[in-house]
Parts: sequence; C-alpha cells; structure tokens
Amino acid sequence: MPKPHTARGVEPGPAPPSPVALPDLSTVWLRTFLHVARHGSFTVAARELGWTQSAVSRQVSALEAALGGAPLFDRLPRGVRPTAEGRALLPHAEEVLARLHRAAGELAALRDGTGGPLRIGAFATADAGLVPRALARFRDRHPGVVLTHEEGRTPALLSRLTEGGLDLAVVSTTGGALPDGAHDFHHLLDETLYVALPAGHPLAAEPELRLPRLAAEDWITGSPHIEGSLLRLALRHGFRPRVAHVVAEWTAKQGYVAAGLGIALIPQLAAESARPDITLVPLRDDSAPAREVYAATARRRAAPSAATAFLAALRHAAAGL
Amino acid sequence: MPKPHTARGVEPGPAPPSPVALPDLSTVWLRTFLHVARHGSFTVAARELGWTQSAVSRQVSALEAALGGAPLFDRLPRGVRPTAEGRALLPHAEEVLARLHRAAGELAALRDGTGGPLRIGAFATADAGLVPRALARFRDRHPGVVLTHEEGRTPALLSRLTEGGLDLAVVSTTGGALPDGAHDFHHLLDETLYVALPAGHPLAAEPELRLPRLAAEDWITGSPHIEGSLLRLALRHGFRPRVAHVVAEWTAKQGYVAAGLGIALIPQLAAESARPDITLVPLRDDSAPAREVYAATARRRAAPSAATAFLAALRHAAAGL
DNA sequence: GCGCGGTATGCGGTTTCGGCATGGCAGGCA
DNA sequence: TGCCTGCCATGCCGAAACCGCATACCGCGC
Repeated sequence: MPKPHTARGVEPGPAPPSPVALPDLSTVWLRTFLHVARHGSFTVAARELGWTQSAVSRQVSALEAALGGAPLFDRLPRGVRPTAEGRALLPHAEEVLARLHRAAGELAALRDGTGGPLRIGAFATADAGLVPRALARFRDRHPGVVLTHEEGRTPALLSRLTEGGLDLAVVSTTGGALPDGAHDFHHLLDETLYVALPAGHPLAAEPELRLPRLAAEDWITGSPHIEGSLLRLALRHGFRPRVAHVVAEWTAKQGYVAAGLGIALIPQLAAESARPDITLVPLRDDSAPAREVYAATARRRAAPSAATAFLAALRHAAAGL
Repeated sequence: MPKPHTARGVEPGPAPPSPVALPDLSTVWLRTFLHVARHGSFTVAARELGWTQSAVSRQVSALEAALGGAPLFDRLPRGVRPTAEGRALLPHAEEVLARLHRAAGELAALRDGTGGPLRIGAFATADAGLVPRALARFRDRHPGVVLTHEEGRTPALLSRLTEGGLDLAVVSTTGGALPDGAHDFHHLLDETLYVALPAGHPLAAEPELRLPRLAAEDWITGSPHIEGSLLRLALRHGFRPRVAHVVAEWTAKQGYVAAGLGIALIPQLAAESARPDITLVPLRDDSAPAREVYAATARRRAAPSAATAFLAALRHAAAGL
C-alpha cells in the first residue's frame, strides 16, 4: 500500500508543535545558570557559589537535560558563552528567581506579622470604640498589614472562622455557651451595663443605680441579646420589666430614650457612642456581668502572626476602657 | 550595669526585616503544592500526580521547610486548607510555573527552528537578490522566527560570527583564504563574471566575451575585491587595464557605465540589479571563477536550528540562479 | 465504641548529588 | 614544533534526598 506522496521541500519544514511539558528542575540550577552566564565561566561561577567546578558542570548539564537536551552554553576554549537557547532562557530564569525571592519575602513578612492580609470580624458594638482603637494602634505598628474587616453577630463570625473566611473575630457572650471546641477564645473584658436615661430624668443624677429602683420604668429593648440579659436580671430581682418599645437599631433606641419614651440598658462598649442628651448611669448589680468579650480564632487553623499582634492591640484597647 | 530602659509596648513590634534568602526548591514541589491547594487534599493530589500520599506529604513538608518553616496548609480532619502563607504563595507558584512553561516552549521552538531569534549577515551584493529571496522563502516556512539582518564585508562578518553577534553569514572569497579553522563554510555557488557595457557599445551584442578583447577599454572599478579580481585576470592575459574611474558604490558605477565613461566587471549576484540602459555580457574565462559564495557559521558554537533551515533556503535560492 | 477518611512517619532500596581526581581539548608561548 | 596552562567533562565514591510501602495517629460520624 503506497504511502501518499507528500511534497517535501529542500529544507525541513517547521516541526509539528509538540505539547511542551513543564520541566522539572531545581532553582539551584537556575541560579547557577545565571552566575555562569554572567561570568562566562563554570570555574568562576563555582568559586562564587562555593562549589567545585564539576558540580557547576553537572548542574548545567542537568538543566540542559531538563530543558530538552539542547546545550545552553557553547563550550569555548576560554570559557563558555550562552547559545541561542541560553540567551532565550536568561530573562525567564531571572524572572523566576526574582519571583521566588519576592514570594519568600512576602512569606517572611507574613510570618513575623509585618505584612500580608489580615481579616478580622467583630460584632457591632465592638466596632463602636474597642475595635477602631485597636485598629488605629495596630495600623501604626504594622503598616504593611492589609486589614479587612467585617461586622456580624457572634454565631456568624464563628462560622466564618471555622470555614476560613476570617483570621480573628471579636465576639461576645451573654451566657457562656461559647467554648465549643472548634475555637480558641482569648478573654478581652467583662462588660458592665449602663442605664440610659433621658437627660431630665429624676434618676439621671445618681452616681449608680440598682435594678429594683427601675422596676416601674418603661423600657426600650433592642436586640434579643440585650433583651435576654435584661429579662434575666430583672426576673432575678422579682419584677418583669414593662417593655414600651422594641427598637433594634442602637441609634434609634437612643432617640427613643432621649424623647423620654423609656429607659434602656446598654452595654459598656456601646456607651461611648451615646448622644449628649441622654445620661448613662452605671448599673450596679452583684450578679454576673452582662457580657464577656473575647477574641476568637479557629482552633485547628494556624493564625497569621499578625493576628497575634492584633490580639495584643485589642487587649491594649480593652485595658484602656 | 543597668540596661537602658526602653519603652516596650504590650504587643511585639514588627520584627527587624531580615534579609530574605532565595529559597532552594524544586519545581515539582510547587506543582504538587498547586494541586494540593486546588483539591484541598494530599490524597487526591497524589492520585492525580501519580504519586503516593506520603510523597505528597513529604514534598509539601519540604516546601514548607524551604520557605522558612511556616505551614502552608492547615491540616484539618477532612483534608487541608491553605494557611495565610499558602494563600500568599499561590499566585507566585502559578506565575513561576507558567513562566517556566513559557520558557520551555520558547526553547522547544528554538530547538526545532520554528521560533526564536536568528541573526544573519551578508555582503552587499548577496543582498541584491540571493539573500532577499531566501529570506522570503524562509519567512513563509518559519513565521515564528524573528530574523535580524546586517550587511558587512566578509572579514567583519566572520568576526561577528566568532564573537557571537551573528548566527550565520553569507560571505564570499576572491581567492581562497577563507578556511580558517574557526568557521564552517557551506558552499552556495560559484559566481561567474559579467562585463557591463553601455547599451550602444559595439561589443554589447556579443553572446559572450573573452578578456583580451577588452584590453583597450576604459575601466570603471569599484571595491578593492573587484579590482583585485579584475587585475589578476587581466594580468594573466598580459595586459594592465586602464582604470578611468574608481567608483565604490554599485549604483554610481552603473551610472558611469551607462554614460559611456567606461566598462566594468560585475559579479553574477549583482547582475540582476542592473539598470536597463546597460548591457551585461557573460565573461568567458577558463581560469577560476571570480568568487565563491559560502554560508558560514562559527565552528565552536552551536548554530540555532533555524540557521540550518535558513541555510537550506539559501541553497534553494542559489540553485534558482 | 468502632470503622472510616485523611495525614504523618519509620524503614529500605534506589537515585541524585557533590567532591575528588583525572582526562581531554585548545591556545599561547618558547 | 612542542610544552604548559587554563578550562570543561567524567569516572568513582560516600552522603543525602527521595519515593513507595506499611503503619501509626487523629477526628469524625455511625
């Protein structure tokens, strides 16, 4: 069966473009290659790199073999010079090594906390003062770290930690169901509670208040957590607070209090964002504090060391309260 | 001796930026790293890469060690997920491997002559027809090759070859001092000589001419090579040509001939660029041909395979003369 | 409590790698 | 012309790296 005649020119046509495999090679070979190219000599490159000439010779051979077998250098009697292949490889080798150098630098910065991304989350009232102050301090000390921040409720934040979307979260508890085995909790502070009164309220001048004196007041409640806390505390003192309004948003709740529609309990962290025409009086209570605030990290995940540094900034901010 | 008191903040300040060393690693590790990151599993990556799970585990460990010791993955009960370091390394690893892939592709193209740079040189009259025709043919068959071209005299071209500035040169000889040990010469053609006469010259109708019939003519001579050749030939026939004008530039020399100021010898390669108002008559001579034309390469240097392909194109063009 | 899916690790054989010494080649100088 | 020198390649050997195999270990879910 005769093969079909194909016109074949004098010179070989372009070879069929074979799929180019990714070469397996060592970065050491590339570095050696660059030194050899720079000096035009195996011997000099070997001296410079602290190797013998034979090692350099073998490394270049290995690189040539890994790259398809074409020589990268012409071996001349007085040294070597790059072939066309060698000249073509030169910029790639430089780029690859530079890129690896950059990568190593970024990883080092990441490791010692001086750079890289850091993703933190916090619940809303922590963002009123605690977290911003920690952020400011941290940003001064670690200018290279790129911080991203998100707000959320504690359960959502903990999920984000386990799924890997956050590195560190500022969470709170109103009871103590927190330790769950999947997270590490670092205690930041125990919040005390304040009573928010309209400026002209008869009790506004008191230095502190105990709950029984507030049994007859109208109450503004907000989020379920605060309401739960208020309810539990009040019931412990034998009365059921009369809830006049349920207002979730903290700014709105302030407005209701300022308008004299009732009084509210607010946690310490939210206290500093109170408007001037309401008065905050510390609530003295012998039972457990209303909330505990923690910084949480995922237990099975290695936290970036920037997270550790940020935790320190959080502690500092918490200590300043 | 008390140490000077230095204010030390609560959190550790940024560590001193240590000089980052270039990591020594294998590209295999990087590829494995990418597969692991993509699948979130050592086992799956191992299957995909045709290795065992233990090999993948060790490769990742080796990469982590090479990059400073920080883990690149969090080992979770159901697989692994990249740490902050791993996420930071990801784009670099991809870039490095892509770059190596590109480099391998370029080298492959260079090796089979379908790409890469090719630097050729030629003497002036070769550029009148021979080289441009070879170039056109070559460019059609090897569109990926980036050709650069320079013109020069034979000695300069040979120097450029040895010093590595050219890959292939079209050179000529007017005697035979060429084989010098440092170059390989590939014979292209033996040039015959033509006599250039003004259109109305009495001898212009002859089918061919022998030198003795031209002993009484005025001569226009150009480059030293042609002059040498003419002189040698004429002296061999017992007369010394009367040189009326010395004009180096070929276009100008044509003008002198056309104006009837004399006749000239021109080599075959320059014949086709003659203006229509002069007549070229082949010079019949039993002595050696005026010039031999070769393609030369540097002996101790590996010529790009595109050079071989171009040599074939040159042979084809030479055969067509 | 036990099996299951996944990673880490000790062990042995093979391969790679670097140093040492030697060989080969080309150029320069006497 | 012939020796000497400078440079790269290579055979040999000991050490280290690397892979596969088998196994230990650890959470999780049934």
